[in-house]
Amino acid sequence: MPTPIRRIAHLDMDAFYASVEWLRYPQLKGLPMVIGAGAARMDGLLAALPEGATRADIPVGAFPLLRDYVGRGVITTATYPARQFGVGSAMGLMKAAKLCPQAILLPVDFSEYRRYSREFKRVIREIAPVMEDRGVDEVYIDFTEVPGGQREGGRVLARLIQKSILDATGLGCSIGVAPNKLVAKMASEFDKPNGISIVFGHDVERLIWPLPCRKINGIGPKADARLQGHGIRTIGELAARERAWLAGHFGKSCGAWLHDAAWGCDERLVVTESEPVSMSRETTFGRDLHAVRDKAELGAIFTGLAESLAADLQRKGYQGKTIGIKLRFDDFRIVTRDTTIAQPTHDAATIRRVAGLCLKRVPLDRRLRLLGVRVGSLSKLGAKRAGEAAAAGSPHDTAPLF
DNA sequence: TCTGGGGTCCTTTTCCTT
DNA sequence: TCTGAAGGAAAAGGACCC
Repeated sequence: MPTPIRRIAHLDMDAFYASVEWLRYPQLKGLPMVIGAGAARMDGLLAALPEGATRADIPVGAFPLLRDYVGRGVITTATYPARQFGVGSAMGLMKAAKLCPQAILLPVDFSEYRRYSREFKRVIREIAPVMEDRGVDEVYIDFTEVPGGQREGGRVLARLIQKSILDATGLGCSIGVAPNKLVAKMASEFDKPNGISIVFGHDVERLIWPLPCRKINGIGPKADARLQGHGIRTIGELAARERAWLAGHFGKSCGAWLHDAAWGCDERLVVTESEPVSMSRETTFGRDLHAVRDKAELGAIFTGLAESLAADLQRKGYQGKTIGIKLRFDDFRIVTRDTTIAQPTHDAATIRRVAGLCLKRVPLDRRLRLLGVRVGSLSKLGAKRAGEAAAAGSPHDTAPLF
């Protein structure tokens, strides 16, 4: 029996959020549509839809339009007909409304996307149990030891998974199969939507090297700009640089990583389970708030964040001992502060109080746009039950700022 | 008229202890 | 008691990703 060749798949759902919306509202297919995030302020966006009608019967004219939206928020997803107007992900809603006022605007519905996410991952695990969760719409799968995982380089198994997901959920996906995660991730983009791309080690030069460096997972806008500053635009050009030269210009570990990535080398394993490191809650206000003038409002929001974060921790069975805040000022400058306490906690009042102390260490000279609360250094809530965990912190705190 | 929310990981800075 | 070096932990920031 020959040793199986390492085959790793990356699966990426096609237009995931939009596709889930199309399952509820098939009449919206083909229309310019954006899904916007801005949470609380978008609640009620769909309230005007006719009652009693089944969702597929709601006339297209009844849906909210981008032109009628007033307030803050960004686009999470834009469908292709909307993109033709220059609208794209991460764009402000007000700006998008100028470009494509007739686009339908739906509020992002994370709980529904998570439901579908759990379902398609369940389907995958039944077929190929070594699966790594990489967020709501993508996973890595180790095909190496799965029966049939070697046939046609993984194409047969990929096809089976694609069909099983479609049958169970109605959703399409694209899959890349390669010798490792790095290349599989790039391969899954080769043939979207509903594509399957098979890449072997000897294909790297032909299929990977012509791509821009940005296509490497881990090279973002900053690293790309730096590379371009050295005249390096494609992965092939990156591969042509000496390992030592890269180490000299980007640091030892980063340089080595860049070199390996360009040559399609990646030994990372498919990790089937992991523990969270931190949990947080944050919110952007409807308008910028002033630390003094809007003290009451800020205080209430602050408390609310601490309470929902505590509820998240308790529901998921975690406690943490590093408590921190995040502020975004009206000029978009971000500041964080955190403190480590003696005993881990998931108590709302403790989190609120320690976070309040962190806040006092920040000069609040500008108005605030966002406030966040974070708990890190998490530990799983073991046999020892909660309750006693709330007793952390020093007893002589001064009056809270909010 | 701008620019969400929830994460991870890495590097640099700061602070404390010896 | 002061000073400086060294090392580690905690804090802060930044890049990146979905």
